[in-house]
Amino acid sequence: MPQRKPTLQDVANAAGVSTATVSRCLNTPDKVSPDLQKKIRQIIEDLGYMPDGAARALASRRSNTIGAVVPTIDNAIFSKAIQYLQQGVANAGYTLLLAQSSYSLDEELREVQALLTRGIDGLVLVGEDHHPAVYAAITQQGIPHVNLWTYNPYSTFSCIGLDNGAAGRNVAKHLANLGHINIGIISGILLNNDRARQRVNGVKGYFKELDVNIPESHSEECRYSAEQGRLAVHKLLKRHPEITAIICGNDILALGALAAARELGINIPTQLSVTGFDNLEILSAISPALTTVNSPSRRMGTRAAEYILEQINTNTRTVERIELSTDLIVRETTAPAKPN
Amino acid sequence: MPQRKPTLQDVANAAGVSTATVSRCLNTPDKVSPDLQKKIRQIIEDLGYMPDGAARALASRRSNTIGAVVPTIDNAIFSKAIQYLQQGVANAGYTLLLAQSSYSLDEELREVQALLTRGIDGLVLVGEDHHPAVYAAITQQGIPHVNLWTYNPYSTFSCIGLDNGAAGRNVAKHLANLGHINIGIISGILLNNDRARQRVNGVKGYFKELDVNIPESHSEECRYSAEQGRLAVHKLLKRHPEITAIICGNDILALGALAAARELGINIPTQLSVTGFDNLEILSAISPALTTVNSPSRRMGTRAAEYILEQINTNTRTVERIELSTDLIVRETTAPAKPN
DNA sequence: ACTGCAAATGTAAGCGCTTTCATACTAGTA
DNA sequence: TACTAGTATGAAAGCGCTTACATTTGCAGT
Repeated sequence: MPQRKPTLQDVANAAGVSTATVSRCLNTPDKVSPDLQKKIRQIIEDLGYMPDGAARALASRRSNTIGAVVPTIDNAIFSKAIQYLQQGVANAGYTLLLAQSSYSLDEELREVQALLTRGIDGLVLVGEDHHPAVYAAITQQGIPHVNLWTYNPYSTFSCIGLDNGAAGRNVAKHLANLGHINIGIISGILLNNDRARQRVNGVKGYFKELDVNIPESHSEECRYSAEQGRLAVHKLLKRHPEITAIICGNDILALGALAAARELGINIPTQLSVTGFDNLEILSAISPALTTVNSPSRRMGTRAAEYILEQINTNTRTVERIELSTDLIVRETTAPAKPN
Repeated sequence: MPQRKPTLQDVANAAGVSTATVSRCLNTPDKVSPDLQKKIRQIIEDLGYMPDGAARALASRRSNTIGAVVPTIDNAIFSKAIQYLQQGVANAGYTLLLAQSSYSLDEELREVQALLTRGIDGLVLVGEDHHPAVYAAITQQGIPHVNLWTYNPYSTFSCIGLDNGAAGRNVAKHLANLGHINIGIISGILLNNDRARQRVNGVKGYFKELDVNIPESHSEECRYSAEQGRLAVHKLLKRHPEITAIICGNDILALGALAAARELGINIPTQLSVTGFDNLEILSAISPALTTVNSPSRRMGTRAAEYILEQINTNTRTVERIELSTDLIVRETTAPAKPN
């Protein structure tokens, strides 16, 4: 047998109708008489016909795909958002094209270009630090786009996220109220990561208002891994044994911090308070339970899907800035500062 | 200005050449004279021309995309594999289309069909339990395909994975050597999950050889979440307080088990041994450190990318069955059975 | 000077679908 | 009966690109 994949034409021939009718049967069924429709569907079934997405996209100028570029998928916080984003767009018949930037703007640019070439109908990015060419390309192509994980009321582009600065301030406030003055900060790499920067700035800003200065040497910047967090805490405490509280850029780093404390024989939270960020579900079962800030990953993914789909369907390009709330979740790793 | 996106034709006109030449310049540069090439590239740059992927796919019958369907992306074990798969194919100029099946075969079928419609050049699935229509469609389309996380020397389809049964046996052996006889099993949902089933069968098979029977009531099946694992352990121990070791289907469930033990005041590992599966990186820092089996996620993703790309490039359809090794990682949650 | 061949470029036929416009019917209305 | 307004279908023109094939050109070999 020829084994050539059946095309619309084959279906049309078999049904004794034109390709236009078959196409309508697939796309606008109410414009085809019910019995003809049934007949055509049967033939499609028999032939095992599957529409060719490329041809469809070319002719209709819509690809029914939306693209997303995240720093890494290997972080529950992003994968959770992606999960819901994928579900949201899949429900509307869209497919998700996924790419990773590995926290590099150049890499992100490359991926965005690849996605645009693929004709995505919408684009989801993380953060607002992007290569200028990324913004230029998005604008030129005129496709819907949204930045996640960031909320900036003055942004030129749509965003859905949390106020990272305010979240940082909240953590700072909590620790300040517990009497902590000697604060250590373990952050992720701050370059090109507006979220992390804003959180740190929030923390420092709050303490500055209290006239508490957090010197540079009280901060460590490292990749997001438990191991890196562990090492950073060792360095930090060696340099500044007077530190009574360590604010970590995310839960993974905090996990490393807890491990370091264990190794050093430091009791948490009586001798040292530790905070995380993200409220990773997987860590809900560890002991001591981590004080952290929840990251609305799920809502972000869902809202992003809604926003993009709405922009596509209404064919509008309105800028929306959606702030999602976060909560400080106080658990067992923070306590009043030990009297010095 | 017209604001119409520039096409190949526009570039050709501006350069005073035919579209064929521009196309060659992009796809087979060595067939175009160097100076003409430079000129064309300049014009492409100036015009901001981006090739249209759909048109390209339609004309060339290659989409340069490969699809993957995983049960869920929200599990580090899968997201890690996806991460490396994505990187592998991206390096070769391919884009990853990602979908989730939520552990449902019907859902998986739907996603596979959507991907095939999009004209993927290769497909990556997880496990070997798939809807018959999935296998039928793959075979009919004749695209490269591989099942991950499973190794079956007699499989009709390519697979890259571990021998789940053997891994299960290894865990069983470890516990048996420690003198455990009263074994509890907390597994994920076994329906449509060959990996989980094989692991459980491996465990049971090994004990059966020792004439140790693990009754049905010693097993609990639940969704993969720490909370579900915690509840399952409570149920299990209430029913069978004589259990001295609990084998968990993955690390997340094991985490829940540890939490349950803590709540019940049961010491790990002196009173109860617990094992996980996957060796999640994020859990490397918890205490007590979990005894588990490592899952070669990273290698799986990388190898899958290599295999698919190779099949595409050589245009062959050979079946390969690649077994990746796993290791039992004995840490702090297993110890000799307490004397009864 | 002439032939032959390889390299560089052009010509044009699609790839499989959507969609506009035209056409053929079917009723309903006066 | 003639006319109108839908409604269901068909004809055919692309969508933007790739690629087989044709053509042109330059140059080595004789």
